[in-house]
Amino acid sequence: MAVSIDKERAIHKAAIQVISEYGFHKAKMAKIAEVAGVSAGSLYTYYSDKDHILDRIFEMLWKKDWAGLVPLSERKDLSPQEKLEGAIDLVFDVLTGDRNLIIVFVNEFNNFMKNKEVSFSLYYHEFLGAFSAIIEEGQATGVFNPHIPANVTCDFILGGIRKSLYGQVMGTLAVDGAALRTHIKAMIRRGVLV
Amino acid sequence: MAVSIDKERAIHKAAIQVISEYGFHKAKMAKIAEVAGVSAGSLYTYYSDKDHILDRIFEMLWKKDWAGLVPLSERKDLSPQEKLEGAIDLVFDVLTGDRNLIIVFVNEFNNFMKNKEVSFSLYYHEFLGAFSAIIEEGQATGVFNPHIPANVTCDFILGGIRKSLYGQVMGTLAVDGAALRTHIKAMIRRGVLV
Amino acid sequence: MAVSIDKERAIHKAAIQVISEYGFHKAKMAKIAEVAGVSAGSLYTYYSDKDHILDRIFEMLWKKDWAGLVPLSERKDLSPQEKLEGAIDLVFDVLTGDRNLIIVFVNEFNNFMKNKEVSFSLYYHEFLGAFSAIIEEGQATGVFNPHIPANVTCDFILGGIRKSLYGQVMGTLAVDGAALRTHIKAMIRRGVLV
Amino acid sequence: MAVSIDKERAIHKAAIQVISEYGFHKAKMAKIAEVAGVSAGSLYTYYSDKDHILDRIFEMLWKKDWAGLVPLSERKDLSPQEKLEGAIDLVFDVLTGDRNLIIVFVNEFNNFMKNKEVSFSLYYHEFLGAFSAIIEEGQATGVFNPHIPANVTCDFILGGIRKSLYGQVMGTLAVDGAALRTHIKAMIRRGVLV
DNA sequence: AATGAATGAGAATTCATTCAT
DNA sequence: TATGAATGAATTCTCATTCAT
Repeated sequence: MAVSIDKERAIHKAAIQVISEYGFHKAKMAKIAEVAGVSAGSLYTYYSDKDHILDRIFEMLWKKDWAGLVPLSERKDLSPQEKLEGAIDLVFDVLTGDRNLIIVFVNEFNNFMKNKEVSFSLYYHEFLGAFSAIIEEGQATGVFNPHIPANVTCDFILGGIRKSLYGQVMGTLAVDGAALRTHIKAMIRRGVLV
Repeated sequence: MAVSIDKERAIHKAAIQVISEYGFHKAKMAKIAEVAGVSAGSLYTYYSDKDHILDRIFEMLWKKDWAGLVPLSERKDLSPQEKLEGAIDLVFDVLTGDRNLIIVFVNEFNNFMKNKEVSFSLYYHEFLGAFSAIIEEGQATGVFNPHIPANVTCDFILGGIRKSLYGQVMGTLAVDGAALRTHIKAMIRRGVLV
Repeated sequence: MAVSIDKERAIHKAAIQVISEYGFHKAKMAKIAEVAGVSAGSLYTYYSDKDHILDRIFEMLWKKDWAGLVPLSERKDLSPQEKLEGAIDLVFDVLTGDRNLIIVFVNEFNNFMKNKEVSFSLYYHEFLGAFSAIIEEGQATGVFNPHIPANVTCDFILGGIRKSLYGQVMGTLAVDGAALRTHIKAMIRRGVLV
Repeated sequence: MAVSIDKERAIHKAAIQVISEYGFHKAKMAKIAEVAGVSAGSLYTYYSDKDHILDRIFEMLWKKDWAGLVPLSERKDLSPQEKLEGAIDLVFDVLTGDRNLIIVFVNEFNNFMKNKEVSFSLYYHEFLGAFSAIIEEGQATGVFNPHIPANVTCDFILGGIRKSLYGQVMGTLAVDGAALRTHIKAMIRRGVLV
């Protein structure tokens, strides 16, 4: 019998759940296996080691972001402003609906990237590049503030979204996902001033 | 000889350095001791356990934020807009100049808060309350956008600052701290649109 | 493969040997593992911690004593004197033949019971109760000295047996087990006087 | 200033208390120092190491027993029976009134003797020899049972006393010290039979 | 002599990973 | 492929002892 896609998915899902609850370093392989309904040994049929599991989680995430954003950024039929809104929608779409994934992403991503070879580098950097390109296009066409470096804008927007989403799933922000998305778009467009 | 403040500071500083480099869970007590120039056993004269070291790091951080922001938020002689700028300056002031502290804060804070009793809860929540109060005051007086919930605004701003600072110290944003601060203030005020 | 009874027994036996030689606190887990022929980590497949190993040693001991004495004490076909002799035989039977077990029991039991939750409380107390009941029955039927409280008699007899057995296995008493048993029964029956 | 006898006594007393409560291996030097009202470092002015403290505790105990029993055993004006009663009184006198000392003695003595050089060997063995001599004298003069080896009798009696005293101080025997002494003497003389 | 902060060797325990079945 | 018992390297924390003051 070949390796089972179902089993791999079960492990993937279980890992997101367990890591979101305990954090990566306190998430035990045995617990992930238990939640996935497989034996501890079976994890190693599908993943080479613990890092590999988290690597795949982020790879899927960035692959989706990348697959959505790169073509979007290159479209000729949309204004920079429409592209930016689309980019924001994309980030929300990829994360919304999986509370555990948000938690894993917010809590583990930076640390995981820091001293490691990761498989999703390309997706990640191309996503960031496409996001910057949208800002730069807007600056070039005179609709976005030209005085703020594009990658500062990117980081600020993405950091703001990340923390807001985290606040929402942790229950410290009493808004639903749709409302949050609207508020954040407004914020990004116009800032706090009326 | 009484316990030495110098030694406690040395451990505190060494811990920030080692944790920023390896992440909390891979930061070995022995390494922290080595960098601090004390024996491994001595760590336990100053801190009850490994968690305690990180707890104190965050406690000092939030204490400073709290000590700066709470009185600021209550001043009668400043406009909400001035207070908000002051709050942003404060966050920058507390973090700027300690690259390692920024890294520790960004990478470890959420995870550390998640399933643990922490000593700095009060400072943390009062800081957030004061930040929200500033936004609410601005909304009440008609200068800030009243349609975005104050705590969404807070989270978005703080998340944006956090990630931008991280980008700066990690070298992915080619701006200095002062410029970053200016850019971010502009962004918060007016958003991306010209 | 399921957990192995053989391996558990090997650890149990090794622990008795190592603890008898070094005392509980100087008996290293690594040494127990080595003697048992398993890895240090394997100890924790069978026992939750070091205390647990000793707890099980005593549990088995008292379970045997209890299983032998409680029914004996309730028999209608035996005189109190016969029951007492049976009780003494039982204690000897359970301990005789395992020199190391005697040493562990004599040297570690009191200390272990002192400030800890133990799993064998029931067996232990029911054993003592049955022993006392035999004495009381003898006092009620006029064959045992009624002026000495039953539990004083119990403690004295059990303490005497314990120390004598210890002396024997340590080589300070030049008698074999069978002779020791006979002598002690005589002593208990009639005291030192002729 | 010379070393202080008072301080040594304070440490001695504190050690008995702390060891009786926690057991020797869990009794911390720092705790003994605290109870004694001296610094941890000062313990080493009076004792070479932790073992030394316990060694001295037992040394004093056996010195008293020895000082009382050896001359008693050699007296010509007393019958063996009187000497035996005197020996029992002696053991009680030395231990009675110091609950903690009883606990330390019962719980730590065997283990401590086992693999160590001790300073009180002479006192200990001469005490046992004198005790045996009394029994042998009684056997020779026809008042004590000649069929039981003298050192078996010794061990049995001393073990019985030890455990009974322990039971009394631990509260499992509801008798006072004086009553216990009387009961045990009766038991030793005549056994359990009426 | 007294202090108590500093030391560092030592040990229990954990858990990712392996491998015999 | 699947299993899960076995492994053993790794690491935190303890505490008797030392020694500068």
